Amino acid sequence: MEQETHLSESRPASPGTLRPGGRTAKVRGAVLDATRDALADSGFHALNMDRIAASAGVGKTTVYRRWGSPVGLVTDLLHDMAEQSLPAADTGGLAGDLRANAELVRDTLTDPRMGAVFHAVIAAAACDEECARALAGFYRTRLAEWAPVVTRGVARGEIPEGTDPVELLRAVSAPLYYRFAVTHEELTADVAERAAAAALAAARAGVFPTP
Amino acid sequence: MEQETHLSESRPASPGTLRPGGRTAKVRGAVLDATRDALADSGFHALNMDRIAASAGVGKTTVYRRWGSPVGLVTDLLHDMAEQSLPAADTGGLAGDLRANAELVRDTLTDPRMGAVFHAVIAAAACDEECARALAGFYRTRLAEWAPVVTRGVARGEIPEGTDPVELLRAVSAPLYYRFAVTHEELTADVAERAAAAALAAARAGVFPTP
DNA sequence: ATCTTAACGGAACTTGCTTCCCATTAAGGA
DNA sequence: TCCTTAATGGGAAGCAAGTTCCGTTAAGAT
Repeated sequence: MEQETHLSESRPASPGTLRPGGRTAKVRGAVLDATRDALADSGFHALNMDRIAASAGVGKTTVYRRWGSPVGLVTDLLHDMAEQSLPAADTGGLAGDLRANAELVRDTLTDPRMGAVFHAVIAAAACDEECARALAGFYRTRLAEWAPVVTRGVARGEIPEGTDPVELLRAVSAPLYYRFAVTHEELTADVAERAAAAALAAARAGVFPTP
Repeated sequence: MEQETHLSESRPASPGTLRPGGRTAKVRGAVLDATRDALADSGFHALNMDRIAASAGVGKTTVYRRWGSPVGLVTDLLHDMAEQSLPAADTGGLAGDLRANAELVRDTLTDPRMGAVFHAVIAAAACDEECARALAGFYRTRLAEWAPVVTRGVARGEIPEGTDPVELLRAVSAPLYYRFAVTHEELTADVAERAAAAALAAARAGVFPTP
Protein backbone atom coordinates (compact mmCIF):
# COMPACT_ATOMS: atom_id res chain seq x y z
CA MET A 1 0.00 0.00 0.00
CA GLU A 2 2.80 2.42 0.80
CA GLN A 3 5.74 2.77 -1.48
CA GLU A 4 9.30 3.87 -0.87
CA THR A 5 10.07 7.50 -1.57
CA HIS A 6 12.84 7.66 -4.12
CA LEU A 7 14.57 10.94 -4.86
CA SER A 8 14.97 10.08 -8.51
CA GLU A 9 11.50 8.64 -8.84
CA SER A 10 8.80 10.79 -10.34
CA ARG A 11 5.90 8.54 -9.41
CA PRO A 12 3.66 10.21 -6.82
CA ALA A 13 2.88 8.66 -3.45
CA SER A 14 -0.36 6.71 -3.11
CA PRO A 15 -3.42 8.97 -3.20
CA GLY A 16 -4.63 10.33 0.11
CA THR A 17 -1.22 10.68 1.75
CA LEU A 18 -0.15 14.14 0.57
CA ARG A 19 -3.45 15.91 1.09
CA PRO A 20 -5.21 13.89 3.74
CA GLY A 21 -7.48 16.71 4.93
CA GLY A 22 -10.91 17.86 3.89
CA ARG A 23 -12.25 16.09 0.88
CA THR A 24 -9.90 13.12 1.01
CA ALA A 25 -10.88 12.31 4.60
CA LYS A 26 -14.55 12.76 3.74
CA VAL A 27 -14.27 10.34 0.84
CA ARG A 28 -12.52 7.77 3.00
CA GLY A 29 -15.19 8.04 5.65
CA ALA A 30 -17.99 7.66 3.14
CA VAL A 31 -16.33 4.69 1.45
CA LEU A 32 -15.56 2.85 4.69
CA ASP A 33 -19.12 3.45 5.92
CA ALA A 34 -20.49 2.11 2.66
CA THR A 35 -18.21 -0.88 2.98
CA ARG A 36 -19.45 -1.62 6.50
CA ASP A 37 -23.03 -1.38 5.28
CA ALA A 38 -22.41 -3.62 2.31
CA LEU A 39 -20.71 -6.25 4.48
CA ALA A 40 -23.53 -6.21 7.00
CA ASP A 41 -26.11 -6.51 4.22
CA SER A 42 -24.64 -9.05 1.88
CA GLY A 43 -21.26 -10.24 3.10
CA PHE A 44 -17.77 -10.24 1.72
CA HIS A 45 -18.40 -12.24 -1.44
CA ALA A 46 -20.81 -9.57 -2.67
CA LEU A 47 -18.43 -6.70 -1.97
CA ASN A 48 -18.21 -4.81 -5.19
CA MET A 49 -16.10 -1.73 -5.89
CA ASP A 50 -18.64 -0.33 -8.27
CA ARG A 51 -21.54 -0.54 -5.84
CA ILE A 52 -19.44 0.81 -2.97
CA ALA A 53 -18.59 3.85 -5.06
CA ALA A 54 -22.23 4.39 -5.93
CA SER A 55 -23.56 4.05 -2.38
CA ALA A 56 -20.73 6.17 -0.98
CA GLY A 57 -21.53 8.83 -3.54
CA VAL A 58 -18.00 8.98 -4.91
CA GLY A 59 -16.53 8.19 -8.30
CA LYS A 60 -15.63 4.58 -8.82
CA THR A 61 -12.31 5.66 -10.27
CA THR A 62 -11.45 6.99 -6.83
CA VAL A 63 -12.33 3.73 -5.13
CA TYR A 64 -10.24 1.71 -7.57
CA ARG A 65 -7.33 4.14 -7.32
CA ARG A 66 -7.19 4.28 -3.54
CA TRP A 67 -8.26 0.78 -2.51
CA GLY A 68 -7.71 -1.34 -5.59
CA SER A 69 -9.87 -4.34 -4.62
CA PRO A 70 -12.47 -5.57 -2.12
CA VAL A 71 -9.63 -6.98 -0.04
CA GLY A 72 -8.05 -3.52 0.00
CA LEU A 73 -11.28 -2.02 1.31
CA VAL A 74 -11.49 -4.56 4.11
CA THR A 75 -7.83 -4.05 4.97
CA ASP A 76 -8.34 -0.30 5.31
CA LEU A 77 -11.45 -0.90 7.38
CA LEU A 78 -9.25 -2.94 9.67
CA HIS A 79 -6.73 -0.12 9.96
CA ASP A 80 -9.60 2.20 10.82
CA MET A 81 -10.83 -0.17 13.52
CA ALA A 82 -7.33 -0.51 14.97
CA GLU A 83 -7.24 3.24 15.59
CA GLN A 84 -10.23 3.24 17.93
CA SER A 85 -9.18 1.55 21.16
CA LEU A 86 -11.58 0.73 23.94
CA PRO A 87 -10.26 0.54 27.48
CA ALA A 88 -9.89 -2.74 29.35
CA ALA A 89 -12.12 -3.63 32.27
CA ASP A 90 -11.09 -3.46 35.93
CA THR A 91 -13.56 -5.35 38.07
CA GLY A 92 -11.11 -5.85 40.92
CA GLY A 93 -10.54 -9.54 40.23
CA LEU A 94 -8.95 -11.48 37.37
CA ALA A 95 -11.94 -13.80 36.94
CA GLY A 96 -14.26 -10.83 36.50
CA ASP A 97 -11.89 -9.07 34.13
CA LEU A 98 -11.49 -12.13 31.94
CA ARG A 99 -15.24 -12.63 31.91
CA ALA A 100 -15.62 -9.00 30.87
CA ASN A 101 -13.12 -9.55 28.07
CA ALA A 102 -14.90 -12.65 26.85
CA GLU A 103 -18.22 -10.79 26.97
CA LEU A 104 -16.73 -7.91 25.00
CA VAL A 105 -15.51 -10.28 22.30
CA ARG A 106 -18.86 -12.03 22.25
CA ASP A 107 -20.79 -8.77 22.01
CA THR A 108 -18.59 -7.64 19.14
CA LEU A 109 -18.93 -10.84 17.17
CA THR A 110 -22.66 -11.25 17.74
CA ASP A 111 -23.43 -7.67 16.74
CA PRO A 112 -24.82 -8.04 13.20
CA ARG A 113 -22.82 -5.14 11.80
CA MET A 114 -19.55 -5.91 13.56
CA GLY A 115 -19.95 -9.64 13.08
CA ALA A 116 -20.23 -9.22 9.34
CA VAL A 117 -17.12 -7.07 9.31
CA PHE A 118 -15.17 -9.69 11.22
CA HIS A 119 -16.36 -12.48 8.95
CA ALA A 120 -15.17 -10.39 6.02
CA VAL A 121 -11.87 -9.56 7.64
CA ILE A 122 -11.17 -13.21 8.35
CA ALA A 123 -12.08 -14.21 4.81
CA ALA A 124 -9.97 -11.44 3.32
CA ALA A 125 -7.02 -12.34 5.54
CA ALA A 126 -7.24 -15.92 4.29
CA CYS A 127 -6.86 -14.61 0.74
CA ASP A 128 -4.39 -11.78 1.10
CA GLU A 129 -1.07 -11.60 2.91
CA GLU A 130 -1.19 -7.88 3.61
CA CYS A 131 -4.68 -8.10 5.05
CA ALA A 132 -3.48 -10.97 7.25
CA ARG A 133 -0.69 -8.74 8.58
CA ALA A 134 -3.15 -5.94 9.26
CA LEU A 135 -5.38 -8.38 11.14
CA ALA A 136 -2.46 -9.69 13.19
CA GLY A 137 -1.50 -6.12 14.04
CA PHE A 138 -5.04 -5.34 15.10
CA TYR A 139 -5.10 -8.16 17.62
CA ARG A 140 -1.59 -7.41 18.83
CA THR A 141 -2.70 -3.93 19.90
CA ARG A 142 -6.08 -5.13 21.21
CA LEU A 143 -4.52 -7.82 23.40
CA ALA A 144 -1.76 -5.47 24.57
CA GLU A 145 -4.45 -3.12 25.87
CA TRP A 146 -5.82 -5.87 28.08
CA ALA A 147 -2.46 -7.19 29.29
CA PRO A 148 -2.56 -5.04 32.49
CA VAL A 149 -5.56 -7.07 33.60
CA VAL A 150 -3.34 -10.13 33.76
CA THR A 151 -0.35 -8.45 35.39
CA ARG A 152 -2.67 -7.13 38.09
CA GLY A 153 -3.94 -10.67 38.58
CA VAL A 154 -0.38 -11.92 39.00
CA ALA A 155 0.33 -9.13 41.49
CA ARG A 156 -2.73 -10.20 43.47
CA GLY A 157 -1.48 -13.77 43.49
CA GLU A 158 -4.48 -15.09 41.57
CA ILE A 159 -2.30 -16.83 39.00
CA PRO A 160 1.35 -17.95 39.07
CA GLU A 161 4.26 -15.56 38.70
CA GLY A 162 5.61 -15.53 35.13
CA THR A 163 2.27 -16.06 33.40
CA ASP A 164 2.34 -14.71 29.84
CA PRO A 165 -0.44 -12.08 29.70
CA VAL A 166 -1.01 -12.20 25.95
CA GLU A 167 -1.03 -15.98 25.90
CA LEU A 168 -3.72 -16.05 28.57
CA LEU A 169 -5.81 -13.48 26.71
CA ARG A 170 -5.48 -15.45 23.51
CA ALA A 171 -6.82 -18.45 25.38
CA VAL A 172 -9.90 -16.43 26.32
CA SER A 173 -10.56 -15.29 22.75
CA ALA A 174 -9.73 -18.56 21.02
CA PRO A 175 -12.90 -20.57 21.78
CA LEU A 176 -15.07 -17.65 20.74
CA TYR A 177 -13.30 -17.07 17.46
CA TYR A 178 -13.08 -20.80 16.80
CA ARG A 179 -16.85 -21.04 16.97
CA PHE A 180 -17.32 -17.81 15.09
CA ALA A 181 -14.99 -18.46 12.18
CA VAL A 182 -14.62 -22.22 11.96
CA THR A 183 -17.65 -24.10 13.22
CA HIS A 184 -20.10 -21.19 12.95
CA GLU A 185 -21.83 -22.18 16.17
CA GLU A 186 -23.91 -19.70 18.11
CA LEU A 187 -22.03 -17.60 20.65
CA THR A 188 -24.11 -17.86 23.79
CA ALA A 189 -23.32 -16.12 27.08
CA ASP A 190 -22.48 -19.57 28.31
CA VAL A 191 -19.72 -20.02 25.76
CA ALA A 192 -18.09 -16.74 26.80
CA GLU A 193 -18.36 -17.70 30.44
CA ARG A 194 -16.66 -21.05 29.83
CA ALA A 195 -13.94 -19.45 27.70
CA ALA A 196 -12.95 -17.16 30.54
CA ALA A 197 -13.22 -19.91 33.16
CA ALA A 198 -11.18 -22.39 31.10
CA ALA A 199 -8.42 -19.87 30.44
CA LEU A 200 -8.25 -18.96 34.11
CA ALA A 201 -8.09 -22.62 35.17
CA ALA A 202 -5.27 -23.25 32.72
CA ALA A 203 -3.39 -20.18 33.90
CA ARG A 204 -3.71 -21.32 37.53
CA ALA A 205 -2.24 -24.66 36.46
CA GLY A 206 0.76 -22.78 35.05
CA VAL A 207 0.13 -23.62 31.41
CA PHE A 208 1.01 -20.13 30.13
CA PRO A 209 4.60 -19.39 31.20
CA THR A 210 6.46 -16.50 29.59
CA PRO A 211 8.78 -17.90 26.90
CA MET B 1 -36.73 -46.42 -17.00
CA GLU B 2 -38.16 -43.67 -14.96
CA GLN B 3 -36.61 -40.46 -13.92
CA GLU B 4 -37.46 -38.27 -10.97
CA THR B 5 -41.23 -38.00 -10.89
CA HIS B 6 -42.26 -34.49 -11.76
CA LEU B 7 -45.92 -33.78 -11.63
CA SER B 8 -45.64 -30.33 -13.09
CA GLU B 9 -41.92 -29.68 -13.10
CA SER B 10 -39.76 -30.60 -16.06
CA ARG B 11 -36.39 -29.65 -14.56
CA PRO B 12 -34.05 -32.65 -14.10
CA ALA B 13 -32.19 -33.36 -10.86
CA SER B 14 -28.78 -31.75 -10.40
CA PRO B 15 -26.07 -33.30 -12.62
CA GLY B 16 -24.10 -36.15 -11.18
CA THR B 17 -26.86 -37.61 -9.02
CA LEU B 18 -28.58 -39.96 -11.45
CA ARG B 19 -25.46 -41.48 -12.98
CA PRO B 20 -22.81 -41.08 -10.32
CA GLY B 21 -20.58 -43.92 -11.57
CA GLY B 22 -17.78 -44.05 -14.12
CA ARG B 23 -17.18 -40.81 -15.93
CA THR B 24 -19.05 -38.59 -13.49
CA ALA B 25 -16.95 -39.84 -10.58
CA LYS B 26 -13.78 -39.47 -12.64
CA VAL B 27 -14.64 -35.86 -13.49
CA ARG B 28 -15.36 -35.07 -9.87
CA GLY B 29 -12.04 -36.56 -8.78
CA ALA B 30 -10.10 -34.64 -11.40
CA VAL B 31 -11.85 -31.37 -10.58
CA LEU B 32 -11.39 -31.71 -6.82
CA ASP B 33 -7.72 -32.59 -7.29
CA ALA B 34 -7.24 -29.58 -9.53
CA THR B 35 -9.00 -27.44 -6.91
CA ARG B 36 -6.67 -28.68 -4.17
CA ASP B 37 -3.67 -27.92 -6.36
CA ALA B 38 -4.92 -24.46 -7.24
CA LEU B 39 -5.61 -23.62 -3.60
CA ALA B 40 -2.16 -24.80 -2.54
CA ASP B 41 -0.53 -22.79 -5.33
CA SER B 42 -2.36 -19.51 -5.29
CA GLY B 43 -5.08 -19.49 -2.65
CA PHE B 44 -8.81 -19.04 -2.63
CA HIS B 45 -9.01 -15.58 -4.18
CA ALA B 46 -7.31 -16.88 -7.33
CA LEU B 47 -9.64 -19.85 -7.63
CA ASN B 48 -10.95 -19.68 -11.15
CA MET B 49 -13.55 -21.97 -12.68
CA ASP B 50 -12.03 -21.66 -16.12
CA ARG B 51 -8.51 -22.60 -15.01
CA ILE B 52 -9.80 -25.45 -12.85
CA ALA B 53 -11.57 -26.92 -15.86
CA ALA B 54 -8.45 -26.60 -17.97
CA SER B 55 -6.08 -28.18 -15.46
CA ALA B 56 -8.58 -30.93 -14.64
CA GLY B 57 -8.90 -31.66 -18.35
CA VAL B 58 -12.67 -31.29 -18.36
CA GLY B 59 -15.00 -28.90 -20.12
CA LYS B 60 -15.57 -25.64 -18.33
CA THR B 61 -19.29 -25.95 -18.93
CA THR B 62 -19.24 -29.04 -16.74
CA VAL B 63 -17.52 -27.23 -13.90
CA TYR B 64 -19.99 -24.36 -14.04
CA ARG B 65 -22.93 -26.72 -14.29
CA ARG B 66 -21.98 -28.99 -11.41
CA TRP B 67 -20.26 -26.61 -9.00
CA GLY B 68 -21.45 -23.18 -10.00
CA SER B 69 -18.78 -21.10 -8.30
CA PRO B 70 -15.44 -21.26 -6.45
CA VAL B 71 -17.38 -21.49 -3.20
CA GLY B 72 -19.23 -24.50 -4.61
CA LEU B 73 -15.93 -26.19 -5.42
CA VAL B 74 -14.62 -25.65 -1.91
CA THR B 75 -17.87 -26.86 -0.38
CA ASP B 76 -17.69 -30.09 -2.37
CA LEU B 77 -14.04 -30.47 -1.40
CA LEU B 78 -15.22 -30.27 2.19
CA HIS B 79 -17.82 -33.00 1.64
CA ASP B 80 -15.08 -35.12 0.13
CA MET B 81 -12.84 -34.57 3.13
CA ALA B 82 -15.64 -35.40 5.54
CA GLU B 83 -15.94 -38.86 3.97
CA GLN B 84 -12.41 -39.90 4.85
CA SER B 85 -12.21 -40.45 8.58
CA LEU B 86 -8.97 -41.03 10.42
CA PRO B 87 -9.07 -42.98 13.68
CA ALA B 88 -8.48 -41.31 17.03
CA ALA B 89 -5.35 -41.97 19.08
CA ASP B 90 -5.19 -44.24 22.12
CA THR B 91 -2.00 -43.62 24.05
CA GLY B 92 -3.37 -45.02 27.29
CA GLY B 93 -3.77 -41.65 28.98
CA LEU B 94 -5.95 -38.62 28.38
CA ALA B 95 -3.03 -36.17 28.40
CA GLY B 96 -1.29 -38.14 25.67
CA ASP B 97 -4.43 -38.53 23.62
CA LEU B 98 -5.20 -34.82 23.74
CA ARG B 99 -1.60 -34.03 22.81
CA ALA B 100 -1.94 -36.40 19.88
CA ASN B 101 -5.14 -34.66 18.82
CA ALA B 102 -3.50 -31.24 19.03
CA GLU B 103 -0.53 -32.51 17.05
CA LEU B 104 -2.83 -33.95 14.40
CA VAL B 105 -4.60 -30.63 14.01
CA ARG B 106 -1.28 -28.81 13.89
CA ASP B 107 0.14 -31.19 11.29
CA THR B 108 -2.94 -30.75 9.15
CA LEU B 109 -2.93 -26.97 9.29
CA THR B 110 0.82 -26.59 8.78
CA ASP B 111 0.88 -28.93 5.79
CA PRO B 112 1.12 -26.54 2.82
CA ARG B 113 -1.50 -28.37 0.78
CA MET B 114 -3.95 -29.01 3.60
CA GLY B 115 -3.34 -25.61 5.16
CA ALA B 116 -4.28 -23.86 1.95
CA VAL B 117 -7.45 -25.92 1.72
CA PHE B 118 -8.44 -24.99 5.26
CA HIS B 119 -7.74 -21.32 4.66
CA ALA B 120 -9.99 -21.52 1.62
CA VAL B 121 -12.68 -23.42 3.46
CA ILE B 122 -12.76 -20.85 6.25
CA ALA B 123 -12.89 -17.99 3.76
CA ALA B 124 -15.63 -19.68 1.76
CA ALA B 125 -17.64 -20.45 4.89
CA ALA B 126 -17.48 -16.76 5.83
CA CYS B 127 -19.09 -15.93 2.49
CA ASP B 128 -21.56 -18.71 1.97
CA GLU B 129 -24.17 -20.18 4.29
CA GLU B 130 -24.18 -23.64 2.72
CA CYS B 131 -20.43 -23.91 2.90
CA ALA B 132 -20.60 -22.87 6.55
CA ARG B 133 -23.04 -25.71 7.21
CA ALA B 134 -20.77 -28.18 5.44
CA LEU B 135 -17.84 -26.99 7.54
CA ALA B 136 -19.85 -27.30 10.76
CA GLY B 137 -20.84 -30.83 9.74
CA PHE B 138 -17.24 -31.73 9.02
CA TYR B 139 -16.13 -30.78 12.52
CA ARG B 140 -19.14 -32.40 14.13
CA THR B 141 -18.10 -35.77 12.70
CA ARG B 142 -14.39 -35.20 13.31
CA LEU B 143 -14.90 -34.34 16.95
CA ALA B 144 -17.37 -37.18 17.44
CA GLU B 145 -14.65 -39.59 16.29
CA TRP B 146 -12.40 -38.40 19.09
CA ALA B 147 -15.05 -38.32 21.80
CA PRO B 148 -14.18 -41.86 23.05
CA VAL B 149 -10.78 -40.51 24.08
CA VAL B 150 -12.52 -38.28 26.61
CA THR B 151 -15.01 -40.85 27.86
CA ARG B 152 -12.09 -43.22 28.49
CA GLY B 153 -10.39 -40.43 30.44
CA VAL B 154 -13.50 -39.99 32.55
CA ALA B 155 -13.67 -43.75 33.15
CA ARG B 156 -10.03 -43.69 34.31
CA GLY B 157 -10.87 -40.85 36.70
CA GLU B 158 -8.51 -38.40 35.00
CA ILE B 159 -11.21 -35.75 34.68
CA PRO B 160 -14.51 -35.23 36.51
CA GLU B 161 -17.62 -37.27 35.82
CA GLY B 162 -20.00 -35.46 33.47
CA THR B 163 -17.34 -33.72 31.38
CA ASP B 164 -18.67 -32.89 27.90
CA PRO B 165 -16.35 -34.71 25.46
CA VAL B 166 -16.97 -32.48 22.46
CA GLU B 167 -16.59 -29.32 24.52
CA LEU B 168 -13.20 -30.47 25.75
CA LEU B 169 -12.07 -31.37 22.25
CA ARG B 170 -13.20 -27.99 20.97
CA ALA B 171 -11.04 -26.41 23.65
CA VAL B 172 -8.04 -28.30 22.29
CA SER B 173 -8.63 -27.20 18.70
CA ALA B 174 -9.63 -23.62 19.42
CA PRO B 175 -6.22 -22.07 20.14
CA LEU B 176 -4.77 -23.70 17.04
CA TYR B 177 -7.54 -22.53 14.73
CA TYR B 178 -7.59 -19.10 16.35
CA ARG B 179 -3.93 -18.62 15.43
CA PHE B 180 -4.41 -20.22 12.04
CA ALA B 181 -7.46 -18.29 10.90
CA VAL B 182 -7.50 -15.09 12.92
CA THR B 183 -4.06 -13.94 13.99
CA HIS B 184 -2.10 -15.94 11.39
CA GLU B 185 0.63 -16.77 13.89
CA GLU B 186 2.95 -19.69 13.36
CA LEU B 187 1.76 -23.00 14.75
CA THR B 188 4.72 -24.34 16.67
CA ALA B 189 4.84 -27.67 18.49
CA ASP B 190 4.77 -25.58 21.63
CA VAL B 191 1.42 -24.06 20.76
CA ALA B 192 -0.11 -27.51 20.25
CA GLU B 193 1.36 -28.72 23.52
CA ARG B 194 -0.10 -25.76 25.42
CA ALA B 195 -3.49 -26.16 23.74
CA ALA B 196 -3.75 -29.74 24.99
CA ALA B 197 -2.42 -28.88 28.45
CA ALA B 198 -4.74 -25.89 28.88
CA ALA B 199 -7.80 -27.88 27.83
CA LEU B 200 -6.90 -30.68 30.23
CA ALA B 201 -6.35 -28.26 33.12
CA ALA B 202 -9.72 -26.64 32.44
CA ALA B 203 -11.42 -30.04 32.25
CA ARG B 204 -9.88 -31.07 35.57
CA ALA B 205 -11.27 -27.86 37.07
CA GLY B 206 -14.71 -28.94 35.89
CA VAL B 207 -15.20 -26.17 33.35
CA PHE B 208 -16.78 -28.44 30.70
CA PRO B 209 -19.92 -30.00 32.25
CA THR B 210 -22.46 -31.66 30.00
CA PRO B 211 -25.38 -29.27 29.46
C1' DA C 1 -6.35 36.15 -2.27
C1' DT C 2 -3.91 33.50 -5.65
C1' DC C 3 -1.52 29.61 -7.44
C1' DT C 4 -0.10 24.86 -8.00
C1' DT C 5 -1.32 20.35 -8.38
C1' DA C 6 -3.26 16.41 -5.50
C1' DA C 7 -7.31 14.13 -5.68
C1' DC C 8 -11.76 13.40 -7.56
C1' DG C 9 -15.52 12.03 -11.05
C1' DG C 10 -17.89 10.87 -15.50
C1' DA C 11 -17.68 8.11 -19.40
C1' DA C 12 -15.65 5.29 -22.77
C1' DC C 13 -13.02 1.21 -23.20
C1' DT C 14 -11.30 -3.52 -22.37
C1' DT C 15 -11.12 -7.81 -20.21
C1' DG C 16 -12.67 -12.08 -18.76
C1' DC C 17 -16.23 -14.61 -16.27
C1' DT C 18 -20.64 -16.87 -17.20
C1' DT C 19 -24.29 -18.80 -19.89
C1' DC C 20 -26.46 -20.71 -23.95
C1' DC C 21 -26.62 -24.06 -27.74
C1' DC C 22 -26.09 -28.38 -29.61
C1' DA C 23 -23.20 -32.21 -30.98
C1' DT C 24 -20.81 -36.12 -28.74
C1' DT C 25 -19.94 -39.68 -25.35
C1' DA C 26 -20.89 -43.30 -22.23
C1' DA C 27 -23.66 -44.97 -17.75
C1' DG C 28 -27.13 -47.98 -16.38
C1' DG C 29 -31.12 -50.82 -17.44
C1' DA C 30 -33.51 -54.32 -20.55
C1' DT D 1 -25.52 -56.95 -26.41
C1' DC D 2 -28.44 -52.84 -27.55
C1' DC D 3 -31.08 -48.72 -26.26
C1' DT D 4 -32.23 -44.59 -23.86
C1' DT D 5 -30.75 -40.43 -22.15
C1' DA D 6 -27.68 -38.42 -18.41
C1' DA D 7 -23.72 -36.02 -18.59
C1' DT D 8 -19.98 -33.95 -20.91
C1' DG D 9 -17.38 -30.62 -24.16
C1' DG D 10 -16.31 -26.87 -27.44
C1' DG D 11 -17.36 -22.55 -29.13
C1' DA D 12 -19.80 -18.33 -29.50
C1' DA D 13 -22.56 -14.76 -27.49
C1' DG D 14 -23.81 -11.84 -23.45
C1' DC D 15 -22.82 -9.19 -19.64
C1' DA D 16 -20.74 -7.38 -15.58
C1' DA D 17 -16.44 -6.57 -13.75
C1' DG D 18 -12.26 -3.90 -13.80
C1' DT D 19 -9.25 -0.19 -16.25
C1' DT D 20 -7.88 4.01 -18.39
C1' DC D 21 -8.45 8.73 -20.14
C1' DC D 22 -8.90 13.34 -19.28
C1' DG D 23 -11.33 17.37 -17.66
C1' DT D 24 -12.86 19.39 -13.02
C1' DT D 25 -12.57 20.52 -8.17
C1' DA D 26 -10.51 22.01 -4.04
C1' DA D 27 -6.39 21.24 -0.37
C1' DG D 28 -2.50 23.35 1.17
C1' DA D 29 1.28 26.58 0.41
C1' DT D 30 2.74 31.39 -0.45
